[in-house]
Amino acid sequence: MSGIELQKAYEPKSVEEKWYAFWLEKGYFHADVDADNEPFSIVIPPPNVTGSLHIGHALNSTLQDILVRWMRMSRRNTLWIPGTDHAGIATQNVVERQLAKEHINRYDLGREKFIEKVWEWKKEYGGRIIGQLKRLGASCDWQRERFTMDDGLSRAVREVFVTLYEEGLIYRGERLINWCPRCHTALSDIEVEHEEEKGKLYYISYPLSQDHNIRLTVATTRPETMLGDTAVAVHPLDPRYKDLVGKTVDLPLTNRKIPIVGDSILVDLEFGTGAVKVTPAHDFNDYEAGQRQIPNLARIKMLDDKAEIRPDIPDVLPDVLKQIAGKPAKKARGMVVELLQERGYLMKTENHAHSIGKCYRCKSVVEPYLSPQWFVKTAPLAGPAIKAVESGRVQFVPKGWENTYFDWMRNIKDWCISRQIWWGHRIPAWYCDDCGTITVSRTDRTACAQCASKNIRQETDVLDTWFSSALWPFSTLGWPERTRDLAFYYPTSALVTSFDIIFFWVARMIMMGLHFMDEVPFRYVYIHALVRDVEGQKMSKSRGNVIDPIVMIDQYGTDAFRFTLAAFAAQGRDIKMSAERIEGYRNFANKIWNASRFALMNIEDNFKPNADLVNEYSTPADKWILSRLQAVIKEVSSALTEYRFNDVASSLYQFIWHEYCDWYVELSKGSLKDENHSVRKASQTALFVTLETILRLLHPTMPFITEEIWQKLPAGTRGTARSIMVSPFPKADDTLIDIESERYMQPSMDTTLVIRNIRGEMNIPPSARPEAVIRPQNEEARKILEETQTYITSLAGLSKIHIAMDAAAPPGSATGASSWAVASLVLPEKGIDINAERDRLMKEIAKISKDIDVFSRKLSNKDFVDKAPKAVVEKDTLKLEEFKVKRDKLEQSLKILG
RNA sequence: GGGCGGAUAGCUCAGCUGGGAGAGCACAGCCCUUACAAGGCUGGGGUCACAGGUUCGAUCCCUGUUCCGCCUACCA
Repeated sequence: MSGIELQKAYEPKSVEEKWYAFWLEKGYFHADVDADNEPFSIVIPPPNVTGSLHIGHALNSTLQDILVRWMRMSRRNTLWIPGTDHAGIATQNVVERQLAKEHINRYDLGREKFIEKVWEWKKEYGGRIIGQLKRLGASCDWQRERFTMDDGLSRAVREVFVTLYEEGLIYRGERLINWCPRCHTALSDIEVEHEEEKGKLYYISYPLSQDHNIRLTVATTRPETMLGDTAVAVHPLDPRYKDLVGKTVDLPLTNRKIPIVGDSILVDLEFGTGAVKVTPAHDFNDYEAGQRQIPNLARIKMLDDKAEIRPDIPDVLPDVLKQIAGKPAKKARGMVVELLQERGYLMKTENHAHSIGKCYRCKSVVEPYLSPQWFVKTAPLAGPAIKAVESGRVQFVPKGWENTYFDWMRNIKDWCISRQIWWGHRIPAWYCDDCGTITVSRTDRTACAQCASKNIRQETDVLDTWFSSALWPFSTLGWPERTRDLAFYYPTSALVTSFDIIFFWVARMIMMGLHFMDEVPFRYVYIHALVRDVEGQKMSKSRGNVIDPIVMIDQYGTDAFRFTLAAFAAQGRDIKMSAERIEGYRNFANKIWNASRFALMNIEDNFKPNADLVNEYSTPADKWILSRLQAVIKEVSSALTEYRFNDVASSLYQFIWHEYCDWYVELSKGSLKDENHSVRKASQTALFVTLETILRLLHPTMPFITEEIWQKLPAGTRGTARSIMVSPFPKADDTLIDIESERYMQPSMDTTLVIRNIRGEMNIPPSARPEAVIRPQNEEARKILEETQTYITSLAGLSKIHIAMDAAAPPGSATGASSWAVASLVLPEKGIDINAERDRLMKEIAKISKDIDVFSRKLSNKDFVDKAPKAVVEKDTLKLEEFKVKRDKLEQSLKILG
């Protein structure tokens, strides 16, 4: 007995704090360039500073931490760079909301003061998520924590912006963009979420200028925009209208005549009336059609940035204008509809479902809006980025996501990068009020580059927050400086993220990485699932179905939580999370704890395993578990290599609980008490080495409990490292793989199960110690069973065991069969219910008969015998034989029973 | 409209390259057996969505159908 004792149950809380502090203090998370060692680097997808840890972050970070801890233990120079994202619009909104409570808006404060406020906010609350990541056990190199708006990264942003501008890949122009009327800013295409909504389709008739009896009816979902129409389009081949092309209509409510044009792209013959109003300033299709047809008329501006109708539309009837001017779009719609109806232009309305674009930050309905913005010309950047994935320099896991990536990249549109908000990287462009020149510069300007006038203003727009995140893999390593870190750790090894930001982030990192570093930013992109609630719904505060990871951690412990996440990270499926699942793995943690407790109770303080793990004193069980252990090491390693986190979890769970605990710990109880010291020592060695190896295999997934136990093991059992996190990850030892021993254990294990089965069905309490008679099926089985009979005696709870090829089932016994032997359990003190036993036997016989049926039919099929692989046929033949013997024996027993 | 994924035990899901259907939870029975009741042992329960096809053999491969997700798209 050792003096080392564990408490009865695992208590996560204090353990977690203790070891995380220990790891930090020892500097184990920190990495430095070391040219002798191959690097493994990951950059964290920077969470928003506004964020608190939600379950998606927890999954994302856990998977990264598993990889990082695994690689670190595998002796790679491992770096995980953490940081946060300034999250432009999101953060600005949060601070604005906070100010609103004090009845202040940002315009009251002015730009400078407001930004100060945001920084204050960031200082106070921005670190919360980092603290939460630490509770999760994330082994990031915190000394390298970055923020997308810190000095270094801001320099990188400016360098990239100016370079792209100089290369002609950034331009400014007036285009139709998506405008969020609540956030008061432009959005990129992908920042708009489309939602199906019930709306109405309004049919409006436009009288032909030349003959008011002829009317052209158009259908629209947005009648208020008709004031900005510049044309009516019909299909050039439409027999109904083709003669009208070239004529004009009188636009209702205005004094304007607009042309009827033929446009085969815009107009679908089948839909609506076949005639479409063209409103270039309010619809992306119409914008393009306008450009095609009558570019000079394409720019009738109607809405300003408050989504109100402005009174500068040409030719609107004065009384109409008076009513509409200054009204929000929604209100204006009702009014226009009313006026159209009054004046006899509204033909009918229909219900109509169509999708509406909404702001991804605030869910307001976005408005197509014509305005001057900054754009990145993406096509030239996308080409190489597509090639990088095609050629495999970047690989997506699972591979299917590559299609999503290609699909978007091949149809990529220019990226609108300017935002009319204050929080972010201000665009480094200066407008000259004297000569009108735009100066774009790496350094702040006080004078125009063209005319040297001091009368210049910096652009007030800031950059899309995703602009800076696109640079993350190299900006965090010191770029634009050519640092040693950059040379060593770039490209990073893997990126772990979820599919919803493939476009926002992954694609753009690849483009920027290739353009500025001439190398991909990462080799592998592991795309994990989205975490949903039990009902499969996306978690959100408004639904009230959010599972707070910190609450789960408090309740079940970090390790159980992490293990759950890993176990559910099966590729290609969303994860439905629920608290009950975590509880199961909390129990698993406790199981490990107690197995360790058992092991520690069975050794001396100064225990040292045998140098040769297997020697002449090793029992079959010792050899078996060590052999199985090697297989598990291989499984876990290959699963990690292929990002199959759920397989990592399930092979460990299966092995630890159902092989190590259920079988080996029980089997070892005999030999651990053997009078022969060498026998004891051999089993202690197997018990301990297996446990210690399990802990190391498990450490990437369950860092805390493994460290806690590992530190309690006698020094002689755990090598030279001072922490499990810097001890070597297990490597399989092929010399310990012993198929013979694994097979050797089968007869006793199977027979044990048969006897337990009888006990279960006959309701024999565990305290009873019956005798058993075993009839092996062949000579080999007899030999093995005789040699391993103590295993059966102890694991099946028997008092005595009798093994003989020709033994008869004794009277008052119950019988069952494995493929090795037929076992009869004697119940002298209780006797058995003959009828019950007969039923049980018949049930078992029926079961086997079914198998026999299936197999004989299969084997009498000539095609199968001829065409199937030989091994399969042989295996099946053997099985059939075994089944038959089994059935014969059972039938004999039944006969004896009478 | 296009694309992707899913449909396997009451629930949640595994099942990698085709060869007698698995786990966890839940449920039922017997147990406080000296690591663990957050535990042990045992048991019940599935024409692997439907219809065809390929094959000696299909949960797995192919085609089609139905029902669910999700992504994407400018149907006025």
